[in-house]
Amino acid sequence: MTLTNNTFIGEYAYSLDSKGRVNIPAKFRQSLSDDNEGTFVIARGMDSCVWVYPLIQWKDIESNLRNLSSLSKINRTFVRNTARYASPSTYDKQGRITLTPSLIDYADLDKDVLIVGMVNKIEIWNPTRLDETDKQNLEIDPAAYDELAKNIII
Amino acid sequence: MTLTNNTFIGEYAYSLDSKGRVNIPAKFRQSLSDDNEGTFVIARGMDSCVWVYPLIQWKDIESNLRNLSSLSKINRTFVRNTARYASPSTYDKQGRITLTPSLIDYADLDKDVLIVGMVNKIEIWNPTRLDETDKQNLEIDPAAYDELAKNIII
DNA sequence: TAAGATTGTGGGTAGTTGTGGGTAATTTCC
DNA sequence: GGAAATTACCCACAACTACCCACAATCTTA
Repeated sequence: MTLTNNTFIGEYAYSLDSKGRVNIPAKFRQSLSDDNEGTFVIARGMDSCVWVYPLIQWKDIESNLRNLSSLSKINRTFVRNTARYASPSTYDKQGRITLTPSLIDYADLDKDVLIVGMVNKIEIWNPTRLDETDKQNLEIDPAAYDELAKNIII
Repeated sequence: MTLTNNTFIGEYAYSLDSKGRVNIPAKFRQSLSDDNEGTFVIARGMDSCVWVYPLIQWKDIESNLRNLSSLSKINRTFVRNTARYASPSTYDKQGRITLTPSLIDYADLDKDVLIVGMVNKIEIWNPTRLDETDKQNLEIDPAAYDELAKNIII
């Protein structure tokens, strides 16, 4: 049943326990290649959610960040905001990673969380926040959206 | 007698059992190439039905999604909406895949389901919903058909 | 037409997965 | 340096899933 390595799709309703741990869905773990060493990098998402990258994927991002010259202000800001809140987290024997209080606060996470596969990364949401975001996204220009869809034969 | 690989045509009335399993018609399975590893990816259809892609077909979609940068909001939304409701499912020794409760609910599936070959993918319908959809589609603007005629020889 | 193979459907069981909590090791802070 | 707090590791258990077997209906073939 293994798809491409380090690829995540699907939605899971899991829970965040009192110690700040969330389970990584078994299907996601099975997709991880060994060179990730069971480690993810958690970071602030661009929406109000937590982004979870497999280590390998994060290393790619790091090298991209490395190439952004700090001469440009927007580059400095972007690199800072990306790197600042990122933190590695290895999953335990039960398959759970521990989130930092800062990220739990940022994504406004409660006991019930929604885990969403985003192909190259994972998102952790407060279900209510995701609903709200979905509603806001209805205002996205349909023409631009169709343009995207046109290039991908679904 | 097998047509082209990974190609599905025809209609079948099957049943969804209490465990959420549906049979993939034998003719469809015979058409699958080995590199699918007996795996499909099930997802929300654009009508109220379930779309079932052979793994190979899905990988195409996936690699397109992978190239969309999450810096852009519209990209994030598109990837999320596409990946979120998708889930891999390998068929068992009897040739059945298991649907997720979320998809069963979305397509309003009951015990009796209709399996429709859509050439590059498969659709699973509640027969009643399909009837309704058919009726609505009778009202399609003939001009739209003319437009379509430019793109396909039949 | 009869025997054999294939196909669709149902259900039981063993292993896996998600979740909670306990204890030891490590870090932090006075 | 030692107490308190935090973190990492381990165990336990209920719920679920994947796998297996069984059987009737249909199709194939000799």
